[in-house]
Amino acid sequence: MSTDLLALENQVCFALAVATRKVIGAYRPLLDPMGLTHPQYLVMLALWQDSPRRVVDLSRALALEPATLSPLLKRLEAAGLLTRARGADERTLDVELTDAGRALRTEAETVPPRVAAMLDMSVAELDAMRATLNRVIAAADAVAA
Amino acid sequence: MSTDLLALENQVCFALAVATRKVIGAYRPLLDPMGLTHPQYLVMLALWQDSPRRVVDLSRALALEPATLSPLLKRLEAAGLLTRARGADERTLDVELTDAGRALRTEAETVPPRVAAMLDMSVAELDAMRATLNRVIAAADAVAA
DNA sequence: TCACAATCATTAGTGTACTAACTAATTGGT
DNA sequence: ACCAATTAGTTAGTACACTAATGATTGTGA
Repeated sequence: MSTDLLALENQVCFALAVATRKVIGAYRPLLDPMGLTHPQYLVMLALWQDSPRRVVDLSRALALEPATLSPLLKRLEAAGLLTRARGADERTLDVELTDAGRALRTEAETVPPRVAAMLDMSVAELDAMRATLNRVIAAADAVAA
Repeated sequence: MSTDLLALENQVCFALAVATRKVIGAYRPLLDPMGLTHPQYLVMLALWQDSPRRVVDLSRALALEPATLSPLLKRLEAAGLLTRARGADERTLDVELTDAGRALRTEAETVPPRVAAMLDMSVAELDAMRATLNRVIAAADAVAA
């Protein structure tokens, strides 16, 4: 018996794409009150870990092209959550949290527990999934390089 | 020691988003010669399984909004891979493969094995990951409903 | 039967996300 | 000191993906 190689339900890429969209969708009601989209939330997570930092640095941390980050950062600046200023090296741009940006962290801390509750999976299961996804990321990176 | 709840590397949503982007990126060199983007490839998979079918039907199968599907289908029609025609029910649109669309399947059959080789994971591991992702999808759906 | 709700697809508007091309600044080799 | 190569960020162009609103058709209940 030949399991259909091209069947939609057999594609890991399809399961990945749908899961990502659904999970991001589940974040929406939590992030909307904070005035953030999911990619913007990830940028804020990166900055709460380390601020100020340069655009290239954020690009590497978030695995996003600088071209994607540029308009994203402008929106967050317009929202008053961060500032963008040229560094000592005039080529670089220092991205730094404002007081409002730092303050938002308190609200954000309630997000991960609520999401974990929604997904209805144990911490161990979530860790295992993250590990698998990181393996996939590494493998896909190896191909690209 | 408190593991940082808001650390980027601890977020499942981040691992999911990056893995999806990287995997789709890995498909690019395989799909480019076929003239397809990854979302277009998924639409073709759905149609190879069942054609003709209506837009709502595709929407449900692909977990995409009709509003997303509409322009996507127009591009595939412009590429000569499918036709769009009103059905017996004048509200619905029947999407049907052309000969060129059906012919493309042969080329597509070489894609999944090459991707599997890139990811460097066993069939059992890929199956397990798909199962986990489907659980996540179901959980996220349950919240939305 | 006939107003009214439900269904199907599209359009408009916003926000990613990519590649390719560009500008500006710095660095390194000669 | 100068020019080529490199580095950093932005802009332009294409393609998703979502919500909300619209238009057109069909189904339904008093």
